[in-house]
Amino acid sequence: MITTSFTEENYLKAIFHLSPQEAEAVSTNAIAEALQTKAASVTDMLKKLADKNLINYVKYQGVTLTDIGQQAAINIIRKHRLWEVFLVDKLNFKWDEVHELAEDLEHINSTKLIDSLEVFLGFPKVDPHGDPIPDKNGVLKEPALVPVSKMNINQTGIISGVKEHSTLFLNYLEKAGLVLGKQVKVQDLIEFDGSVIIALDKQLLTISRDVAKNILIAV
Amino acid sequence: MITTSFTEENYLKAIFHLSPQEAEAVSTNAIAEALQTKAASVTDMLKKLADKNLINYVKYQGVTLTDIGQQAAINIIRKHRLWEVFLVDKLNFKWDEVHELAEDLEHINSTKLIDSLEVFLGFPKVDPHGDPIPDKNGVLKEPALVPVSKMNINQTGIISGVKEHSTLFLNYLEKAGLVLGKQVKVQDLIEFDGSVIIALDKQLLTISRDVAKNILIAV
DNA sequence: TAATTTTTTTAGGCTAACCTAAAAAAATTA
DNA sequence: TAATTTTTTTAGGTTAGCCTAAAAAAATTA
Ligand SMILES: [Mn+2]
Ligand SMILES: [Mn+2]
Ligand SMILES: [Mn+2]
Ligand SMILES: [Mn+2]
Repeated sequence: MITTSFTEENYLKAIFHLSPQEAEAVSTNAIAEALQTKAASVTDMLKKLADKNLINYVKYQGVTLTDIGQQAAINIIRKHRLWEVFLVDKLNFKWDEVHELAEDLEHINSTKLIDSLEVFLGFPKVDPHGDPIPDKNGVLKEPALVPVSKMNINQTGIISGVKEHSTLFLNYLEKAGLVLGKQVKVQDLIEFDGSVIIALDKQLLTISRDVAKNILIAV
Repeated sequence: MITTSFTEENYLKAIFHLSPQEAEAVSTNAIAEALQTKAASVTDMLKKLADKNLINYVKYQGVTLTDIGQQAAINIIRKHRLWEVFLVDKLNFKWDEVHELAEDLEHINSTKLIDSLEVFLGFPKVDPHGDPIPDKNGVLKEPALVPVSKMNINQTGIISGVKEHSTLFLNYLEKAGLVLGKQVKVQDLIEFDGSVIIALDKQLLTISRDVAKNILIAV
């Protein structure tokens, strides 16, 4: 078993999230932006992760995760999402209050802890933001969700996830009543600025393109 | 609010545990031994903690915690003990399996998290080893317990705490039936080697001086 | 294709937390 | 009190993770 530091784990997770379809190489700059650090620092770390066989790295050509690196990343995501469920279901946190804390808790290293937590929580399938929770074997099933921005007029669906996890965004959704489980129908699409008019609880509501891109629907 | 690193927090906690009665100065070597590090490293850190006003440090004369340092230490202990209760009560860990994990969890920084956890656990007064849990205002009441080694012949009491937290020791106690809540009576004291013969569940049991020193009794 | 811009890497430095070896101070023993 | 031992500090060095500035490579535009 390779051990990974707090920082290395954050890099692995960032690379995972930045390569939606596997084998798609992630750039140094993209990682730097995701982790709010500098490109030179990223290059340093990429060398280290490559030495540990966690990523495939060829100078100037971006990186992909190795199988080991991907399993490590998925494991961190598993911990992150289970802790989020714990905070919301057991400690009564709101869904917009858990991300930062889970960002730290995900680095606590104990298989027994996380597997026990999963049992205690009743094997949840998704986290408070609708994201799927990998099982203990590292199997992660991404549900087929589409952003509101990709829906057609008159199409109906259930809000089942969000792409953005910031407090600011989630708080806005909460206030607008756009929470997981709600049914929405696309009433109209404004071509000019990409905003969308949706029907929610029989009320009409206009959301910006930015918001529409970050709400995920099961259609 | 001063922020403290993982390492600084471990130093503060070590200093706290090493000065049973406050104002009793703790030596560089004692800290080095407690933290399994070298005296030179301790000196480095003492300078840093003194700069942050967390300890009173005079060269060659050991250290004491300042009021701020003591509050910081107690807060870490509060977190440590609440996490231990969580692991045992909610996740079904055994009392000999929680210490190392709590050693990491205690550094997660969120007042809301720890206060919510305390509510969720029902405001426990003591951790799985009988150690008292400081309240959110940092008030810590040490119960008056005596080690078995200080009891008199024929004296009776309830096992209410342990001084040593290693898996090895706790596991031994568990197997011997020496768990929290049990009544014990001192049957005989062997002066030669300090071992003690106790009555437990109407059976006689001999324990070494080392064991006797580490079991705490409410008499 | 040549020039320019953007991306990435290298070079050299910083800080936190550690280390060993040597020096200095304090405590103990003779 | 003097000599010796123990404790503590200082000096100088390492590694992880970060930084800025400069150099090199790749991509884009003319
Ligand atoms: Mn993280
Ligand atoms: Mn989430
Ligand atoms: Mn700790
Ligand atoms: Mn404990």
